[in-house]
Amino acid sequence: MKTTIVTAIPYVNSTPHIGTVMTTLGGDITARYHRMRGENVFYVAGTDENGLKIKEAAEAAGEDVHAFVDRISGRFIEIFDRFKMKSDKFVRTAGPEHAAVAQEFFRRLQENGSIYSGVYEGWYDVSTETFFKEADLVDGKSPDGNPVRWVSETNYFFRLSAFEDRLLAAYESGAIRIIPESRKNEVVSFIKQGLRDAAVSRANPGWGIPVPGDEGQVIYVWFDALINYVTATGWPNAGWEETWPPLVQWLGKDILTRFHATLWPAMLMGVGLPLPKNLVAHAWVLLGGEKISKSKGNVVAPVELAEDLAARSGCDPEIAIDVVRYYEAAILPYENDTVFTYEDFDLRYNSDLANDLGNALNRSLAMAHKFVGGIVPPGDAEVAALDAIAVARGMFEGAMVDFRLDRAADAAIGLIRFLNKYIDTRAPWALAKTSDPALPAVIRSMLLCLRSAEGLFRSITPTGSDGIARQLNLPPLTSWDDLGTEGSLPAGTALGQPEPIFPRLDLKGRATAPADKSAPKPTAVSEKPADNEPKKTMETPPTTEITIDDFAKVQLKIGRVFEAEPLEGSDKLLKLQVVIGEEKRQIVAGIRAGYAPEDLIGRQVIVVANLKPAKLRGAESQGMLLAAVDADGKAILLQPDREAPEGAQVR
RNA sequence: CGCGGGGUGGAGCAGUCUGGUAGCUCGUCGGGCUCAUAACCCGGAGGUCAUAGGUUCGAAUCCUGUCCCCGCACCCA
Repeated sequence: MKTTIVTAIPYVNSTPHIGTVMTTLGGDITARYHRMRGENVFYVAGTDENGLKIKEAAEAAGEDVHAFVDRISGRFIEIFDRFKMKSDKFVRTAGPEHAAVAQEFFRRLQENGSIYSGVYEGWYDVSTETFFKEADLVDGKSPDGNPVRWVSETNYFFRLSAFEDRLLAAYESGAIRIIPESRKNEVVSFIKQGLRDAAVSRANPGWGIPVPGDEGQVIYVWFDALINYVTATGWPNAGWEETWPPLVQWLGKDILTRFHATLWPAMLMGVGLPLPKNLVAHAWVLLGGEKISKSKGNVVAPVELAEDLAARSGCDPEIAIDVVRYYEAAILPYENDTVFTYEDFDLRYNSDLANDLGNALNRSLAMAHKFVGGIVPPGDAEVAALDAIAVARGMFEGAMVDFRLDRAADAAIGLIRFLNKYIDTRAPWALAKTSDPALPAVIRSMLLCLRSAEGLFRSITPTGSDGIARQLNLPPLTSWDDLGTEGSLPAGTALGQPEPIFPRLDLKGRATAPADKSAPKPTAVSEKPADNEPKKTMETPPTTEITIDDFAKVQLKIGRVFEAEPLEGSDKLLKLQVVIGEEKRQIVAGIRAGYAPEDLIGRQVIVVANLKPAKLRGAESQGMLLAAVDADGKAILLQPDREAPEGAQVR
């Protein structure tokens, strides 16, 4: 039986950033650690490539969909490679292997009644693309007064509602453990609210995995994406039991509750597959600080972050990658989101890796050369050092049981902190002066701490650990059993020359002023859209020219706000009463973030007067206000340069 | 009252489940060391643990109310 570790697969309609890397890194570090423990590890990654959005993105890029998907997927693979996150199996969901597995999975669920074909019926308002129930209709028309027509569409549904009790039992019994624990409550209360059957197919847009026996439909992208984890095992072919269920699935918190903690285990129950043992849902890294939005386009590219560090510090590029790995592990957020700043990254590099770890290695080797001839002394290390190593090792192991990379990193650096204190306490230079017989044991203790740190850091910073081993002139410490043992540090070894692995950054020239008020608000770095449902409108509509006649259709008028109040039940909407000449209108506008109701009263505004009325949050809106949007998404109302005649046309 | 998370020295966090001298990293001030990457070590200053009550011999921790932040949902005409 293998130890299987899987990570959520990124959607290829996105750009790789430090958050994308973080999820996969969680899997990689876990995998490396379990390998050191001697387990037969099966580590899985992949890319999510189906869905209408991908097709649209490819078309927008003027590319063939297959070529587009290959290209973007390749970008992720490249970055995963650069970050030394080598999976044993990489699943691409647009590939034939996955399609076959997803279809078989789907078919089995159909066969046992977990997936049923349902007809989705309702009154459809074509102009607003909305469905209404019979009871919603007013005089045979939509609530907005639009004509409706009866439509019925066949879809496939997954009987998610039937799994409520079994899902709850899985969480309450601990069959599935959620990390962090606090999210378990979220999941449980979500399930207790009642689960609805999920539509798991869509009309075939010409891209995606066809529903078996019904080419007119494709499997909903989320449904097929989850199955990738099983695809990796070779299921349903013999031998899949070797690698299923996984010890842990790493993912971001946005896709825990609705997908990985409900739909996914229910799907597994549906086909009779064992459940994953642990789900780790990490929180987000937000972007803050003044430099980011301007020069970096609000995305911290992981490879560039490393390259930049290598250029500024002079460290080896491979080491720079390790630094990003260490940094991400050390700050990996579980309960709460955290904020990334370049300043914090630099500070942590300097204090943890350059000043503490790098310098400890450097000074220890220098002393070994100076005081004991550069040869590893025989005998045993001192008890204090052995104790510290045992404590660090125990803490690391405990952290990894809970998949807490931050605490694991802390345990590793903790040993180095001990070492620096130990050196000062024992002061080998003083011992050397008096030819104190304790000197060899002290030097040995220092070297054994470093040897152990090499092992502790190895799953996080493999290249950095290789560097330590090289300077100790020893083969890499790859077995957890050897970690901290006297045997891991053979007496008589001729030590290498010290050479800084993590050269210190000079931060004096850098601006460290805190971000001022104009600094951009932290922006969420999301893995992929929580819901890959195709949107009805395109994100960035192509610029098309319109004629003056088209423009003339829009009737803009000067109005004046005479009443404004927050709209109940919404945090963004304001309900305004506006006079436009003789006419009085109620307009609901999403400008609450930028304006207090009292600021608006008496103000002249520009109103789209002939917009079809709509109902927002229960209140009718008879028009809209013209406004620009600032960087925070707050509205900036347009206003006449000077008082304009009431009700005047705007042209 | 839509769901959930959070508010702990200047910054970032741990501690809260299992009440008992408030801890860590960074920054800052002072000292030490001289092996080392202007690094390392020690010490100081700095906290009414958001707030108001309650339970208790004792509350950051348990209970209740309030304020404020942040996600999700809704929505942004």
